Amino acid sequence: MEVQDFLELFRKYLRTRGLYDTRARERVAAALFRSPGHVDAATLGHRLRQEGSPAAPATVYRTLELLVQAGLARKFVWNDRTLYEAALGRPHHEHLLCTRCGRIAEFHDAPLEERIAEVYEERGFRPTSHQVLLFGICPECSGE
Amino acid sequence: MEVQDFLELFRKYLRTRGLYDTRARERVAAALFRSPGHVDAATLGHRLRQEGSPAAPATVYRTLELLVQAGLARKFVWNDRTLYEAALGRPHHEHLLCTRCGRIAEFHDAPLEERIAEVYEERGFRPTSHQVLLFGICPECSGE
DNA sequence: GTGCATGCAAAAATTTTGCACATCA
DNA sequence: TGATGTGCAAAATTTTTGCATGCAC
Repeated sequence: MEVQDFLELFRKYLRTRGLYDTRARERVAAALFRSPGHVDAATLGHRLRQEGSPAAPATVYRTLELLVQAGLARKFVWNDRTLYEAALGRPHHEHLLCTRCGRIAEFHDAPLEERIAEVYEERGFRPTSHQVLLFGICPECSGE
Repeated sequence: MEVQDFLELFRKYLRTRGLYDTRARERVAAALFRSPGHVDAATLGHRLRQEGSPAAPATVYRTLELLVQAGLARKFVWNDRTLYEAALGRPHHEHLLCTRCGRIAEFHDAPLEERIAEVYEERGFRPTSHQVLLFGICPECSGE
């Protein structure tokens, strides 16, 4: 999926809600989608500044929140860090976090997802989203 | 498991590390263990104040961190809230969170845990801890 | 033109840190 | 007694909010 397609979806979301399609919002959205992996709000703001298209922290936060609500971004918190990642064009995945080096690895596991779906059903919860965080020591760190 | 047993373990942890067994630490530890479910640092501080055994915020944070390191407490973050819970005498469990009413339900699912263990193995990570957060609408909220 | 969004700065909320004094072993 | 912990207050973070101005529709 291209940045343009992503932006188009964001525009559509804004339109259907009567919200404005502004430059600041497009910049923040584009910056997020161009970011591989995860970013926090401060880093995103920093990148925008470097690109010569700064956005106020408040705007970054407000836009990221919009993107999450639109289903175009995911938000997750680890170790006091609030991270965002683009949610489209990237398959759903969970995270493996190395507590020694801080590396974050992604993985997808079908049986795990299936079991999660079953848990939802058994408990009578209607699923909206979920997140699995596996903390451990990565091969590199435990091998040395 | 009784509060006293829990405290004894904490004392042992402190002793083996050459740390002091102080009143403030005992109070915070006892308050955490007496708390059903989850508490945040501010709430814990509030309870201590009500009991007439106040502890400074800094002390609450420092002690909770010790308890986590000792394996006597678990820490998890949800929706910008940092929560702590006693980790002993309570079986390991995951969380189901209702995004409508804010209720937090606990569950344990053996097949899910097994699959998680397999994921660790497949990726070569040495497990330390994990957390599964399932967001959704609880039966009460979706039924009405 | 009207209304929503932005940017700024101030505020809020949360957690950490420095340091003098108190406490523990 | 000497090392470690506590409390306080200040600081550092991180995120939110109020409000005047600026854009989008």
